[in-house]
Amino acid sequence: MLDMKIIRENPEAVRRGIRLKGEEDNLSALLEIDQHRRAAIEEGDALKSRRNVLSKDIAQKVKAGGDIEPLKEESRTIGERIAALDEERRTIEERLRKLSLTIPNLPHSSVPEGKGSEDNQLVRTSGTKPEFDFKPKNHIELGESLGILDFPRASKIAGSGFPLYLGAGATLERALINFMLDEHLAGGQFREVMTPFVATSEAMTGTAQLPKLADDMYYCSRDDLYLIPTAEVPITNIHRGEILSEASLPIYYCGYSPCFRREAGSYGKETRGFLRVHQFNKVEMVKFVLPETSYDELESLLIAATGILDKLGIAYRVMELCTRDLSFAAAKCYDIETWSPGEEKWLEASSCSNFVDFQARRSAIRFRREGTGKLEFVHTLNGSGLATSRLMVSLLEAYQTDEGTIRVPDVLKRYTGFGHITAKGGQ
RNA sequence: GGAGAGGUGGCAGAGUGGUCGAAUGCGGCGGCCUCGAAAGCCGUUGUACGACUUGUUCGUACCGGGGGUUCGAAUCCCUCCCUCUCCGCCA
Repeated sequence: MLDMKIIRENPEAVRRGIRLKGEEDNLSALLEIDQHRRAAIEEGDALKSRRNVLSKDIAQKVKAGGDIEPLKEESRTIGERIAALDEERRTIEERLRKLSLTIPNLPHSSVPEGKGSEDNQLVRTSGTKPEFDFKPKNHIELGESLGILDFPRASKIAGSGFPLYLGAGATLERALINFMLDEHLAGGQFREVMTPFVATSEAMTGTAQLPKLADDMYYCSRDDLYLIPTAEVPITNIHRGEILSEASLPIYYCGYSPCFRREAGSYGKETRGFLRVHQFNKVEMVKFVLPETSYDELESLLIAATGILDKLGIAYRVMELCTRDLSFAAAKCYDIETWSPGEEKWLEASSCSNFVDFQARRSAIRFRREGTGKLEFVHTLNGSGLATSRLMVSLLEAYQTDEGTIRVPDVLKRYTGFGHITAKGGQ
């Protein structure tokens, strides 16, 4: 959500941002409704003021004695008009609220302009792509031949697009999650959280999954709850509606969660195996920070995420998203893509975004500035650190041997308890 | 799921129809005292929206959310949500 005052005073700048992101431009309608709203408020407030005066007069005359009927009559008449105006105002504000939720965050000035993912800019590439003296298998061939991934049986349980890890595969997945959490917690800055994996529509609106992504989420109508598509939602909502002290900032959280995505409309080859699934595991980092620090915080968030890949020895590249590829709520975003030898493609395994005050406005997360004592919105950021499904693809494929087995990266051995995955299991 | 008790300012906690944005205490802020601090004393202390004469300004709203009764609601009624206690069920 943007500041209505800024939209009013600077509609052209806002309109340009909307266009750069390729979002629907509802600005004219928004401004018009805003105008109506203020007119209704002005008239209503004046009448309420009069009614309050009348009520006080009545109270006095009740004590002192006197004819209160004329006063009551005027108040009644005003009351009817007030009720009508209040009703009008409610309707207007509901429309205004709905409309304002469709206005995206504006891209930061440093974000490259572009028309799509082809205009994203390479920031850096790190690690070396593994070389094989045999034809590398993809993760599906590896996983199924080793008996550690079973997509056919998974679909028996939940339909297509859900993961079933078995034996050493399940252990490896768990090892990866624990390794990532421990790495992030090691610096002592992040606080680990374990949140609900479902969230209300208020929470979803606060982080801006709603209204835009409603069709991409699983929804439990009976209880009016959504399955979380990312831990960003519950973690950011921890402080919804709160006023934080400046001294408490920055606040860093990190936590594991499964993520559920309907991925409506995606079918075909790019959905094979783990490339696009309805459920995956992720370790998420969320930051609440002072506004003036948020772009520095974005850089350090990126370092925290890529540090995992450095230790795992997986080749990756960092892309800065262009304006058109930015998500609805983001002002700036880096994607981290890991190399898949089997697909011979880069796979998006993490996004690190600065939302500036956009989510904080929707969620009413503020802090009191020392010195001035004024309330300001915090800036929020989040980054995957990282999502395991695509990471698992890169890991299995990069660490395969010519015998079709998997070597476990050194840093994970103390988590798995084995160093090699063969058809007989972990050894 | 059933029964009961609650939800008031940053926190605790009064307030059962009118002058209540709300006593009191704690906390916070400022001052006095002090070499300094503590204690003590004095003062002060919310948010949102709207207006313009942009002000230590004016108006409106806010006592869990929504609705109702009334000239007037923190206070009465309805409803929803949440918390607590007991019972039931249960990993």
